[in-house]
Amino acid sequence: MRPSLRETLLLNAVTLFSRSGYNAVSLRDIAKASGANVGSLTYHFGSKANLLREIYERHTKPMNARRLELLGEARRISNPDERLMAVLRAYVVPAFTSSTESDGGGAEFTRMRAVLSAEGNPDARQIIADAFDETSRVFIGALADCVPGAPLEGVVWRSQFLLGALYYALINPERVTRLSGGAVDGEDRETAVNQIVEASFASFRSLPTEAAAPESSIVKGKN
Amino acid sequence: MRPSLRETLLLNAVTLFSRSGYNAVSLRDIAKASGANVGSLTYHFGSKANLLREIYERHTKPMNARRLELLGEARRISNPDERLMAVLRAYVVPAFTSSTESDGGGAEFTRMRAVLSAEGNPDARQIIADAFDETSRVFIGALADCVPGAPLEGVVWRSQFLLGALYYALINPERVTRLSGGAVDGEDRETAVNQIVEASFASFRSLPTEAAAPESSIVKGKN
DNA sequence: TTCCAATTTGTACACTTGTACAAATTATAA
DNA sequence: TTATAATTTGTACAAGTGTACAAATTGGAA
Repeated sequence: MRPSLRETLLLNAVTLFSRSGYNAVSLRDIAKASGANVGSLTYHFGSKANLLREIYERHTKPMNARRLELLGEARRISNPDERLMAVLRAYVVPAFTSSTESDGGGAEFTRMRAVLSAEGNPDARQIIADAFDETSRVFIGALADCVPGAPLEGVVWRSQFLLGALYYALINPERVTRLSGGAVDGEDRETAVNQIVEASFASFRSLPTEAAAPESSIVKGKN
Repeated sequence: MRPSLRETLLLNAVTLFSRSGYNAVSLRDIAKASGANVGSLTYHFGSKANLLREIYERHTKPMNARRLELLGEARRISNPDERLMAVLRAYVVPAFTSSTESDGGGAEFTRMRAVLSAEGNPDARQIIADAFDETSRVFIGALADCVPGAPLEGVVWRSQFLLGALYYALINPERVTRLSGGAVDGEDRETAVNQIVEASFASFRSLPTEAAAPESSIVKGKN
């Protein structure tokens, strides 16, 4: 069956926001893309800020639920390296893949998050913090468990880099294609996920742990 | 001596753009922050897009020059690991530190770049590509030299992640503070630089090289 | 069918935007 | 000083913004 106008509006809003940010997209742009009138947006969502809030509510819960589900599976792995790998995948994969039937898709929503977080829109910033901080905290704990004895500072920063890498891979995939002279396809999300997970895995593994003592080397952790 | 109005306008523009993006900042905002009139912006820069172009011209050359200078020094290091570390620092450090006397500072300009690249402003996108792709390409080459035999795909993606991590560290430093419960200071840029370089170092080192064969395991640390 | 509520449209409002340009001001040189 | 150029201001304009709301349309139950 045909999706309701409400659905269409939400979908197109995500697409447009993820492409150009929150400020640059007008309600009329969204209406036009949906073949509808501006008034319908006020009718369904009341205000632009509230439209954004609805988008978050629509995607946040399924995505975080899927993450925590995968995290639960990962936690049952006893080998720390394999577990670390699984935890990272549990965090990354749901951000790149569709959360439910045919909502805008996890990747598009995540890309929108990335763009809005960069724009620093106060509304968005608060909504993002509310929706994701708890999940992020849980994951940081799980990651720390995979590298026992590693300094918290290193774990937190690396999880920050993980999110940054994730965001930027979605925001600017064509840069990968361009810089590789076309040899690498930045839009290939499966590869992107694998590369992010592998690179992140290495960055966490490099932290000094209680098992393998730091013993100098070029990289000195933090003394 | 007091800076000219032109300088003041450029400086405040960087600050405001880096905080809220290109679209959300009006010329009147910039004028007000500078204690001047809107007209002065049209007079000095002609248009908003051209103001942006001037900002880039002002910062791009010194920053890339400094990067290439440090890269030259790094290249003389024979030990591949030490060299890799130095190459990474050569890329990251100038992005975080003031390029000349008292221009907005490298970090603020880099943050602005991050925000604009996320906004996907067409003007900005083109300017960024022109200004930084060549430098990025040179660095990718230098990085590849530090991990001989590593697949190009891995090198390119990791350099993409490096930039993403860099950007996000500047865009959202308070997230680090928040998620660590105040234990880690996200605004501490010296630490941020060190953490980015260390994490990136590990991610590049984990690539399979001709020297040390891949030989199974989930992924090799640095051994 | 008829009736009523839900939805969609059209339009108007006050406000902000980038840009243009004449007038006023300030700096500089003769 | 005076004259000439370089700035800075003030203001006006058309276009676009989010929001409000009456009118038109549609959908479903009686």
